[in-house]
Order: sequence, then C-alpha cells, then structure tokens
Amino acid sequence: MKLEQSTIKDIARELNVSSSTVSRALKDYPGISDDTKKKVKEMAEKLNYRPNAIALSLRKSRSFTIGVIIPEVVHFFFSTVISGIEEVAFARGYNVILTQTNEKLAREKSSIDTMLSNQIDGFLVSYSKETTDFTHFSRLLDQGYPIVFFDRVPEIPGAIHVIVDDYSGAYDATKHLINQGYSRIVHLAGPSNLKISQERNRGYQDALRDFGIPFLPELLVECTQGSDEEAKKITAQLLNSLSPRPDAFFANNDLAAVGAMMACKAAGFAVPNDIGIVGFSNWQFCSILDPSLSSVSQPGFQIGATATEILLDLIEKKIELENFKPSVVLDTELLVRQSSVRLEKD
Amino acid sequence: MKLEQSTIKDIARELNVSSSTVSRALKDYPGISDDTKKKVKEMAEKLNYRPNAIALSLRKSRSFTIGVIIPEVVHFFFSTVISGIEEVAFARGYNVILTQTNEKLAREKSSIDTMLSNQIDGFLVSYSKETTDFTHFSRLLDQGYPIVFFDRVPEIPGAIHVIVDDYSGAYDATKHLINQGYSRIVHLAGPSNLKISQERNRGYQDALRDFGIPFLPELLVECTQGSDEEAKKITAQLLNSLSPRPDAFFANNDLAAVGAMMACKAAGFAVPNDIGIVGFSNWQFCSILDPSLSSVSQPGFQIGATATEILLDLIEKKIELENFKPSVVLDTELLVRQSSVRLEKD
DNA sequence: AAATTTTATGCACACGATTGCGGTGACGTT
DNA sequence: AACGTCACCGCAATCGTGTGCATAAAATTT
Repeated sequence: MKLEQSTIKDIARELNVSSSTVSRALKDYPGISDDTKKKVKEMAEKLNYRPNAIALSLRKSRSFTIGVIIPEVVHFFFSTVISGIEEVAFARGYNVILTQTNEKLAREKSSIDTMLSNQIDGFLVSYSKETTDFTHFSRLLDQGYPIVFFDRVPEIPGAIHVIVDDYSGAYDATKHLINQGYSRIVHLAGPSNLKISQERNRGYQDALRDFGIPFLPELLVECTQGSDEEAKKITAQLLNSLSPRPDAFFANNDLAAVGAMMACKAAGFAVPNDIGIVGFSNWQFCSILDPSLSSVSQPGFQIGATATEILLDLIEKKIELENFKPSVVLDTELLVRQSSVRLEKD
Repeated sequence: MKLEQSTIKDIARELNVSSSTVSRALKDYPGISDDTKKKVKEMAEKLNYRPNAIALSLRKSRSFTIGVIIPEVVHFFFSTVISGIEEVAFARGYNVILTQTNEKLAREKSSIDTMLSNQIDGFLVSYSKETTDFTHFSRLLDQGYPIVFFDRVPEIPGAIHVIVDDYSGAYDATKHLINQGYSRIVHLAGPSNLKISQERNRGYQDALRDFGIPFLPELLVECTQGSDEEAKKITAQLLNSLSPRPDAFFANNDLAAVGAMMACKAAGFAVPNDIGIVGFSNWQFCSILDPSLSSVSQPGFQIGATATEILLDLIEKKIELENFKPSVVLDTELLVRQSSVRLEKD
C-alpha cells in the first residue's frame, strides 16, 4: 500500500497556519513574514513535501505535458527525433507522453482522444501512412490546440511544419553520383503519396536535367514498402531486364539501398566500381556496411528539438501563430562513403 | 486561444439536471431513467464532451500513467523495449511518460521527482551507468511505489526484475562455434562491473569446459566501450600477437562483433571460413551485413511487454509483491547466420 | 491618542468529476 | 387517509492547490 504523499494541508496543520499561507510561503509571495516562510519550508522538507502536479493542472487547465504521436518507435530516425524532443522538453520543464500508431489511423485518433482527456498542452505529430484525411487534426487546430508536424506533414491551413530539405538532399546525392561518372542512375522511390518521396524524386530528376542526363521513366521505380527484401527483388529484376544495365542506385531510404547493394553483389557486380549506391537517412548501420554506404543524413535530433522549441513557444504564447511562417526546413547533408566512390577511375 | 472543453456542468446546465445525474448517466449507473441517460449521452455527443482525466486523477489519486526511465532512446535495444512497453500500456488503458537519463544520475533523480509530482502509478526503470547507489529507488519501494527494473537491475530488496538469460545465450553461442569446428575462440567481453557481462562471460567459459576446450586467459579481452572501433583495434592486435591465431570471436555485443569482422577482413582472413564470429543482441543490422552476422537475440519487445504487464498487475493489485518471485528471465535465442557457418568443411 | 497605513494571515471559492446520503414525488397498499 | 416502497435525482463534500478579498494586528503618521 502506497504511503500517501504529504500535502500543503499537512504542513498547515502541523504549523497551525492556513493552507493558503503555506502555499504562498512556498512560492515566496510577498506579504508572508520571513519567519513563517522559513518554518514552512523546513516543515515541507521534513515531511518530504512534493507539489501535486495533477492538482495544479486542474487549477490551471494546463498540464505541462506534450503529446508525441509517431508511427513507430523502433526506427532509427524516429528514435533520434524522440531524443531531441525529450531533451528540449526536459530542459523547459515539460513532460513527454508518447504513443506510436503502428501506422494505424484508428490508433492515431484514439491517441489524440486520450491525450485530450489528459489536458495535454500541445501535440507533436508525424502521422500514419493510413492517414489521408486530416480533419481530426484540423479540428484540433480550429479549437486552438498547438500542433507541430514533423517529417510527414499535412497540407492543412494553420499547420506548422518542421521538415528537412529532401529536395536538396536528393539533388546533392544524384549530382554526386553523376560527378563520380555514373550515368544510368536508378531511383528507388518511396510511396508517391508521401510528400517526402515526391520531393526526393523531384531532386533526383532536377539534378539529372541540370547535368544533361535524360530522365528515363524505366529507371524510376516505386518501392512502396521500403524494405531491403523488396528493393533486392526489384534491383535484381532491373539488372536483368535493362540494357544497358543501370550503373547506380539512389534509394529513397537506407534499407532499400542495402537491398540494392545485396542484389548487385549477388549478380556479380562490384560496389562501387561497377555500380554506385547512395541511400537516404544515414541510419546507424551505414558506416559498418561493406562497402560503407553513402547516405543523405537527416538531422533527426535537430528536427525533434526544433519542433519542440516551436511548440513550447506556441504554448507559452512567445510566438503568435498568425505571424509565424508555417515551415521550418532543416538542411540535409550528403555523407560520402565507399559505396559511391570509384576506387580506380576508368 | 484554446476553445474550452465542455464539462459535465455544461451538459447539466443545458439539460437542467444536476451534474451528478450527468455523471451517473454517462456511466450507466442504476437509478437513472433510460430517458435521461439517452438525453445526457446525446448532449455529450453534441457538445463533444470529453472527460477530464486530470480531474479524475486528482479525485482517485491515480493517473493511469506509468513512467519510463531509460539511459537513451537512440539505441536499438531500448527502442524495441519502449515499443513493447507502449503496446501493452496502450492496450490496458495507460499512458506512458518517457524520460532518458543520458546515463546521468542527476537526471535520473530529477526525472523521478517530476514523475512523483505527476502522481505516476508506477515506474519502469533501466538505470544509468553512473548509478551505483540505489537509495533513491529503495526509498520509492519502501513508500510502496511499484517499480519493475529491466535489463540493468539493482540488487536491492523488493525489486522486481525482467532480464534475459545472458548465460544461456552466451553458452549457446560458444557451443555453436565449437560445433562448427572453431576451437581458439576469443571472447570480447563487456565491462566486468555489469552483471550482464559477467553472465555472458560465465556462459562462454562453461561451454568451453563442457566441450573439453581449455579456457585460455589470453583469449578473454574486455572491451570497455563496446564500440566497433575499439573491437577492431583489439582484434587486429590479437590476430597479430597470438600464435596460433584465434579462429573465432564471440562478442559481448553486435557492434564489437562488427569491429572484429572488419579487422579480420582487413587482415586478409575470410569470414566465416577462416574465422567465425558471433555477436550479441541481434541488432537490426545483423542480417544486412556481408557476411550476415550470427547473433544472440534479446527479445527487447518482449522485455518491455512483460515488464509492463507485471507493473500494471502490481498497480492493479492483481498480484502481491510478497508472493511474487523477484525475477523473470526471458529466453535468448541464437540466430545462426553466415558469419559462423563454414561454407566448405576442411 | 486617534487616524492611517502597512504587514501578515485566513476565508472561501474555483478547477472537474465522483459518490454517500438524503430528498421528492408518484404509486400502491391497507 | 396514512403509510411504505421505489425510481429518480440533487446536495454537498472531496481530491490539492492557487488567489481575490476581507480582516486583524502591528507599525506609523498626524
């Protein structure tokens, strides 16, 4: 059985003063004698008093808690984002309550419901793949709840976004491959309904155009799942069917890049000498692969931290929604490793 | 400005009934006419009523929230644990509030404080590397707070543990290497002050003994950091200095195994034909390495899920602390991949 | 010494939901 | 007509904290 926490009333009873005096003394309000303040604080210490945040939340209709809704925790990118969120929230005295949707819309909605019940101060959201209708979010926005979207962001009025420059990242990656002498560059694209996939695709095509390489539709393949197996199968097929064969792969994500690498090796091609490969996200494993995988790094921690700063500023009315530009775009960075740098130029 | 949530009072005012009637109607209490219940529920729907969980928490001195304290989120193992925690908590109607300590004791303590303020119902803890004194935990236990420790568990009375069978995992891995014909097996051990390292070491040595292979102290090396760089350096050195050279490496963690693999390749040895390698933890990247890495899987999701089930059972008094065995040990599983299976036997 | 200001504290209510107890009116019974 | 029963519902207190207002005591001014 849990020992009950001591409350302000306990302190008051012990010292024969009223609870309001105790409350004021603890907060160093003016109009309380130094003597009383001292006694109250000592008694608080002695009784191991801890303010009841729940009571405070009820009174202020504020919980000093923000809700995080993400597709899944077990994902390197998202875990870095969470880390950034947690860091900033902690520093500014907020709690983080976390739910994963497992890409399910129903769970997204029910998470929002319980968070609303818990009088959450604001939301940080990256929505699920199932989510195509955003009315459950726009309703929140209409009601005045602060929401900051990151990574996957909806096109609804009033929504604030924190995203990375997918376009530039893809452009840089493609440009790099071209500079390395690759010319038949396949893009293993992501699901075309996600904006991030579209942007990366656009970066890929623009880089080709800018460097005088014709865009060939047969070199653009959508990997809907983004798994290594899927990419492996697709790559094997491409290597078999296309003539002349592709000489580079730029993948929408690192796992797909790995799949491509496996397929290339299995087909007897050397990476990077025969075929160059670049991924996207810079997952942890990139540097320990053989050959190590070049990749475009997304600053996950930075995304989480920035989104949280903005959210808390909104909550604390340090910034107004009206005169705030809706999108923050963070830089990506191409990390060149072995998989895309030819050892001997021909 | 946030539109205020409608409350029970709003419904009551609208229907000209008392708030207690509304409360009872919503909960289908007996003694309320079906007619009133219907009207109340309709009005609740119309006003988009959502119960205020904070008010409920205050009244019940329960928050239906559990606190998770872990060293860091960005760690594959911990992220899988979190996933398991979140899954079970959600299913049973609890919220999860999360903090990472970044391996700092001070932050561990301060996290506990804010969680106590938030009237958390129980704790799930994997403590920081800095933590050597556990009084801040035992005080909580004394006060009757339910705590379940996982992965890193303290030896204090009343503490419940959820851990994996490190001994068996290490034993199986070593046995497997022996069965594959490797005999000069190096163990790249973890920090000797952690219990998990000790257990894995013990499993390694017992397996050697049981299969008639003498334990050689020079084949046991402690990798304090557990990074790939560290293991790479150590492995290179061992391959150089020992004669006859080692023909297998069993590492305390997967990153160290990767380091060993890199060093072996760099020294011109083939994995697995010249040298076999087995890691520990079964990180995501194991299957995509070349050769893929055999590893002992720790069921992270399972750990999180089990720990949460136990914690919630404790909270809901479904089990009593007194007659509950203090440790749950989950099975590990050796996943045999390419790095430890010789292609051609000699 | 009376009037005024200052200082220190308490009272009462609010936040939103729950719940023991008691009240009201309709109806039936004798 | 008097009483009991029952269905239905409201009052008021409670959880812990904060705060506007009132108030008593003390200090200061006139």
